[in-house]
Amino acid sequence: MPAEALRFYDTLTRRKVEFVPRDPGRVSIYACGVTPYDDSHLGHARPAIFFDVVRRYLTARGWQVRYVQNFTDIDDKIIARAAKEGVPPLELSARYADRYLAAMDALGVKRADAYPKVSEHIPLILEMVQKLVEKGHAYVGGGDVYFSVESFPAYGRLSGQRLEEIVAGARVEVGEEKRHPADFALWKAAKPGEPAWESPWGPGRPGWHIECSAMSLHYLGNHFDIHGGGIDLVFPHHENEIAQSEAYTGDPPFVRHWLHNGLVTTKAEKMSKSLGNFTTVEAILKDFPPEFVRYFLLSVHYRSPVAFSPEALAASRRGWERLLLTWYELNRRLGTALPGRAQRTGETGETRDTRETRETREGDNLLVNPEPLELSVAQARETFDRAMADDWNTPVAISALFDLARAVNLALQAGLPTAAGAGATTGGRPGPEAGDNVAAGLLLAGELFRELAVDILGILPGDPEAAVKGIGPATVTTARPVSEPAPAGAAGEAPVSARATPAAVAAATAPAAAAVAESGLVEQLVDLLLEVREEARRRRDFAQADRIRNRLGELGIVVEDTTAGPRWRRRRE
RNA sequence: GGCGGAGUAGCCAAGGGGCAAGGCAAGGCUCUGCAAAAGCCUCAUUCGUGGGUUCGAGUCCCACCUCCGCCUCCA
Repeated sequence: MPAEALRFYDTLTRRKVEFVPRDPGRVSIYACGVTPYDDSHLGHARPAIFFDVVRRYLTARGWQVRYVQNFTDIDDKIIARAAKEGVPPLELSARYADRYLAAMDALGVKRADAYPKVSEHIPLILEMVQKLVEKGHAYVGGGDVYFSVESFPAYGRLSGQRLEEIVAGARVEVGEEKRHPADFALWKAAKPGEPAWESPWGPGRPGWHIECSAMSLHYLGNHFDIHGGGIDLVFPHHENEIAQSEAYTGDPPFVRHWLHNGLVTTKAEKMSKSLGNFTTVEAILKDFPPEFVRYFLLSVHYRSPVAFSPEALAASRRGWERLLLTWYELNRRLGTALPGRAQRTGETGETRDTRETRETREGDNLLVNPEPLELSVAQARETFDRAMADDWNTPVAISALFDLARAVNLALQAGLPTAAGAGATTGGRPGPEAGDNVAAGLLLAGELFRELAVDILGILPGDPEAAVKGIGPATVTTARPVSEPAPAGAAGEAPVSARATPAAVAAATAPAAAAVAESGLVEQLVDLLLEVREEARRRRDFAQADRIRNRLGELGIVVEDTTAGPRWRRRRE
């Protein structure tokens, strides 16, 4: 992939900066995870998918990425919820953490390199709090430990506010022993019955912000590259992280760059648990394929809000389907010529050959003599890379795929060799060379589709035929525990739907194995019917052919005739 | 009130000083036994409003209007 300098918007400096990693060739990222006490919704999916794409893109650029995401597995809401359900808090949060992972798996989100939990890093946190007290940045009050914002002059820099302004809006809870309204708890004394850990200040538990400082520093070291999360975390969470971390290390900056994603809204309102207006990932995956959900979320720039509604989802469905069908057709035509995993195609820029081909073409009828596919491929790659390198502009990156899809369909339509034989042109320019050229172009296009749409964005399934026909490997229905390492195959490339099929999480209750066996049978039966239909068509017995097609249609099977033979897919509602 | 962000075609959405990407929808057409799919063409003298800077402004400046986020848990 060409080395277009990578630039992105840094929340701290409020402008686009050129990204240079702390360690050459390696990128360290920490993204704030969730507080698992309920099912995940689209608002959780957005940052997960966005950072997943960031990670995959950086990897594709040749960087080695270390990605860490935390679980805040002990806090007020977890305790409250656990009390309501009558289960131990840590058991509850562990359960929902696993459910979160299952949902993200289903969305094709690659597993992070580590998922540290607060409850498993208490000593680390205690040590940090202790040191902050010793250094005079924190003080003890009635079993609580507070960070003193006045001891940290740079406080407010990330959120662009001065202390006095913050004070105006700050609320002080009754009974708190803060010296300054903006001071925040590093350690909270336990109330009777609450889970607690021993500390020099009595039994208690960590405050909300300290965990991320302790764990990110622990896993990634000081000055790590990118710290991210939803934009709603800027203040106070990330502001506080900076303060306590830099006060602790005495060696700023805690983080080199801050990266925040915009929120998902419904009816012009932020989607959130507390507002009760959320749609769970599970619910959405009942109706939509995971790759489409990614497409939907990535079709808006990451810093802008995404307005979610069933209508919005439905409206963007068709466009995605065009991409999918093109990808499907590309796979059909290329057959085994298209490797399961695209090779890095090296320098595929515009070559002298492509230029010459273009210049020497006769006539202007594009339908008969399409612009060399190689050129379109090179353009798509360049546009894609430029877009991604310029503040992760996924909408433009996706538009490059639409342009490529058009070029591919045009080439396909011009009459091209099928996978079976390279000479079988039905239209197009006469002569075997033209066919060969286009076949080569199609191969390049196929490889690029896989590289950009499947491997980096994850908006198209790795196996489009299986996806389109509703068959394929068993769905991931049970979450691997957090502690369990990701499967080996998922390390480098993540074919999104090789594992996660449309139903994914939603299908948790379905007998997966049986379903797969059945869909295999369906596939064979449909193929059989289509063979019969082809015979009928050859006899010009269109009544019979149409009957088969219509009946299949009633069963939800769409049949389409193409120059390369009939193809079918399941209809999506 | 303070801080941050947004208003671009019927809808979604890029762009961000040199005469408006992409997608959906709509209309016309081509291919096809028919259909579907695909392709071609049409679809914003105009970028919330009013001023200003400039040879030139969605793009910069000022004011105003509307909306959203944060300031409390939040992805």
